[in-house]
Amino acid sequence: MDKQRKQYQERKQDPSLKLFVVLSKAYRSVADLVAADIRKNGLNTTEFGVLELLYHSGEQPLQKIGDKILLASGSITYVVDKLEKKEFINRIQCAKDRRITYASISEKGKALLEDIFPEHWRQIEKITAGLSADEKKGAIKLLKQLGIYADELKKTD
Amino acid sequence: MDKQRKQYQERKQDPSLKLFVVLSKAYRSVADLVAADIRKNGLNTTEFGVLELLYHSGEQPLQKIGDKILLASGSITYVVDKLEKKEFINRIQCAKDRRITYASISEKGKALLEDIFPEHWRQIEKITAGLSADEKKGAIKLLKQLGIYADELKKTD
DNA sequence: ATAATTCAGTTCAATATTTAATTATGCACC
DNA sequence: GGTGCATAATTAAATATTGAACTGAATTAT
Repeated sequence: MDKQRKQYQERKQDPSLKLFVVLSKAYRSVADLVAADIRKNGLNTTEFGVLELLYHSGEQPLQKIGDKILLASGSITYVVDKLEKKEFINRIQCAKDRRITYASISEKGKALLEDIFPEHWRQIEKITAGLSADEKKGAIKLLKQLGIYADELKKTD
Repeated sequence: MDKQRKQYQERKQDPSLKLFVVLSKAYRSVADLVAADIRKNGLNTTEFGVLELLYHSGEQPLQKIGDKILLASGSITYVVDKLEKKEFINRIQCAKDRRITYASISEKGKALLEDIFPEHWRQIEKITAGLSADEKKGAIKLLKQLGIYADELKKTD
């Protein structure tokens, strides 16, 4: 029991384990605040993410959306249904391949995004103000490296 | 429209926005792999987190668990119910304050954790191997700073 | 002392998310 | 040109998560 507690203390110092814990906490802290901001506008983060993707990348096959937002196929149908009901996007059937459906942002969706984006940006500036501009750049580099490596693992595994 | 696309390109370069995007992606990539590893043992990440907390911090009032794992009160009841049903933890009524219920890890729970932890650790080493030990330490420092600041904001806001 | 307030935990409904099964279509190969 | 395999989207069931209302208990104020 004492031996185990000692083992535990040792492994808690392990940088890999610590990194995972700190990454999870930082993400939750930041993401919860961002989510609260987005929710003020009647959207959740997933819906916002899809809208943003369509806004800047143009219409996308539903499956591509799933790849980019990391969402299962069933979830895409669900979120696209909701956004379509709210008239922020439209489904467009592909003429060449009838299996494919595109999602396309509507004028109303564009207007919403353009309306809420400035404040959204301001909030993110505020939420991430714990780091200086240089520290942010450092963190971006490290997180990118970490994420890319993990993605590679997922593919090969 | 062109003007907006230019604006968009500009703001995408903003370190705060970029940091948020990269943080979200890195977290998802890493956390998904870790979750898959944990799920092999019949637990989800939340259950695992609660078990781990009880293992190393001893019995805890349910509310404390919610604070540490960042879980709503209703969710605590839910996850504690599940773990109790699986006999990995027990509920213990507080004698001094009858509003309070402690959760305490059982022998069976301890055995499980001790059984799966070594492999869990190995997996996290593997998943985070995109960064060197020094880079991990740098990332830990930055993420801690970011998370602490965001937590402060949440309190005052 | 009692009334009002606060607090811990539970319950319940609403919402998100995943996985597996299903449907419809396209493609390759014989 | 039909058969079988792959792919895109939908559906449905199971699971997670939250937030609000509620219950019982403790604390504070009057």
